[in-house]
Amino acid sequence: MTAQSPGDGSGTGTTTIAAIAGEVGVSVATVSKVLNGRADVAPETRARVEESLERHRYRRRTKKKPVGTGQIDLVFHEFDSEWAMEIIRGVEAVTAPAGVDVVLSQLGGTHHPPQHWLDAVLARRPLGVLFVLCSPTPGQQAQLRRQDIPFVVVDTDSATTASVPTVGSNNWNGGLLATRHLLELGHRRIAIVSGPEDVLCSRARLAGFRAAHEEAGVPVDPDLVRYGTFYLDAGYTHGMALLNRADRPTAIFAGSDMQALGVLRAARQLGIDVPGGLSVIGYDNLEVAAWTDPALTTIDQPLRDMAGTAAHMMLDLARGEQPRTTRIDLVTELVVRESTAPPAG
Amino acid sequence: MTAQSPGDGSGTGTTTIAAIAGEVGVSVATVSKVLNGRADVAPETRARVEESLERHRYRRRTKKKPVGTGQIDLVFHEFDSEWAMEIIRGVEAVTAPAGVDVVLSQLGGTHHPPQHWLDAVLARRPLGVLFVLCSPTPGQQAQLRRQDIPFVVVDTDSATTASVPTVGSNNWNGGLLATRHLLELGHRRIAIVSGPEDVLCSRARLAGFRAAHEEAGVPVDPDLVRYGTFYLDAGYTHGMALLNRADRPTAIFAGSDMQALGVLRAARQLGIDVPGGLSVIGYDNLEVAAWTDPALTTIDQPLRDMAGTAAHMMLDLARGEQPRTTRIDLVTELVVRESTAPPAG
DNA sequence: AACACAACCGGAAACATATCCGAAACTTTC
DNA sequence: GAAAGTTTCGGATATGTTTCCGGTTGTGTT
Repeated sequence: MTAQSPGDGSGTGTTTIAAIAGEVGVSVATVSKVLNGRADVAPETRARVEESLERHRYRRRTKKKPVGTGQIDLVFHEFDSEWAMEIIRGVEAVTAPAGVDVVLSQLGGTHHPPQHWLDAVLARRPLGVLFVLCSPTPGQQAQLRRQDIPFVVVDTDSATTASVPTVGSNNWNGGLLATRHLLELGHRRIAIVSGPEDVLCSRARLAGFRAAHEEAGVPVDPDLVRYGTFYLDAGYTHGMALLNRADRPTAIFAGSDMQALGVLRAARQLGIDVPGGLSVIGYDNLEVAAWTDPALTTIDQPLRDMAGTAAHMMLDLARGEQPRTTRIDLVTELVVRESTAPPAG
Repeated sequence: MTAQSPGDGSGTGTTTIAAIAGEVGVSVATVSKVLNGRADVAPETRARVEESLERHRYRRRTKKKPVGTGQIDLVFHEFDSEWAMEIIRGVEAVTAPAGVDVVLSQLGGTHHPPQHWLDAVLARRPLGVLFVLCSPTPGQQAQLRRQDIPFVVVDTDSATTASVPTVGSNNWNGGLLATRHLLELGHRRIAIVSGPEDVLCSRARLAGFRAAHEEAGVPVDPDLVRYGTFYLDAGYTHGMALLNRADRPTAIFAGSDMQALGVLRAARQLGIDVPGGLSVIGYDNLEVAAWTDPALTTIDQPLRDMAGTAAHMMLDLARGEQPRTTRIDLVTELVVRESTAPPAG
């Protein structure tokens, strides 16, 4: 009955779900369901509504509900080892005092959440979402924004647009520091066992690795650049392959401390002394890194701080405050222990 | 348009009896009869249909209910390392398929949740609560029961009444196995760096330790029994103290793999070879245990299974089903690697 | 050759759910 | 209190499954 001129180009904030419903030819109830990720909407209908919502830049007109109590979602690419635990600790340290609960999930390998996961989140209406080593697709970002659910990406897996708040660490700098350290020790054949090729932080570290070489005027042997997972066995496998070469490297820069442990084991099995015959440097500075034999030289990545900063930022966003800056990189530092030394000869 | 390619790897639930009928070349009625064991189907036809059904993994198209949506609380005594991560993984593996979210929290040292924590939980009305290495007080138990919120205690911190559902592992047996292994190797002066004295599993392992000694007729030197946290530095500190004794032990049984790493480091610093001059055995069988130098002999505790079992039990309770048994202990096993050997001399 | 009868199969109605949507009641926000 | 948005509930529809019943085929009998 309400004569609703569809697509009146009115612009900001005036579009209601009734207008959308009118345009698409469905009821307001259906549009509401789409917005809230309810299950009982046909995919085809959902798509049409989504399209219209997107086109009209729909935003909720009513303000958000009071903050104070509530919960946030913390979603991991995968629960890998101590690394994830540090993130959890960092988040908890911020959320617990605020009386905010943490809902945990993992995507099990993929870097973008499946739609049904997002639907569940929309239905639950958390204060915000923290993505770790994974990120929502542009469409999913739009869905979250429409419902005023803020999100922050921690240690982003891929280059994101400037509008996406992220907290990371300076991986490029980390790669630079580690490599520079090895070069300064006199190494000239340095291998890198990087993380997965499709993960941004791996690429950034590799870029730092190359930059350090360039800086020192040392060429990078492409044969000495390897990609793998961040796990122990990847370090072992690649370590074995690298160390069995005739022209084996005198130093290996591992993509994570876990990988470095794998490299150490490979060296041990081949009877290569570390750091005498091989220097090994890790990344992350997990607690175990200080307790290995030899203790691991590594790049300190302030995981707890990163997670805490991200959680703070998200809570600010949830309160409606716009943080000064939404893209933060914390500094990485070199921690020299026992696993690096000048090359033999 | 319904191009029905046979064996298209369609996965689960998508195959209908119509598809089967089409493939085999019979009517849907006939397939239905085969499924329901009716008599009026020729044996030869029946066989063909059954073969096709088997191949397509046919399931009757009745939607299984996913428990409904909801969330459970997973509360830790403390987020310690990889150990906690394993528990989280085990729980997630069960809850995620059921569409249940996990809300995480930790008590930060205490073994009983503070009242305000419980109040928050009660207000949230989760499907259930999983306590790890901590437990609700009797009063809190009553509150939870009043609200029909089931709870399960994993690896209980203290002796609980029979009415409290628990999932643990046979710690006494683990202590026995570890100690027996050392005794069989010929060790007579065996130290134990146990977990905290007030934690049940520590006491159970210690009891197993004593039982093995008794069994072998070897006295336990009370000076060689130490208590500490489950962390790395506790292992290091106690390891140092024990190994600096004039009558130092020839073997150390650590309360956790992390502690064992600390002991290894202490031995290394003192120039004691493992396992030549000292045998070390850990507990938990974390992933790192296989990658240390030397690789750690340890007791395998099926943490993931424990957590999964507990989650299952809790979900059953939440559904109103009474599980057959509410007190489960999973078995522990000895994993022999490189850190144990007969004593020198 | 005609018939009886049983075994076997399929058409289609009956039945059982799952899916999808909107009206109306309800809640929240200003 | 009105507008915006959400939730509940029942009905319409579509789809998968079972059952009834009649048709076809083959075999044995007269």
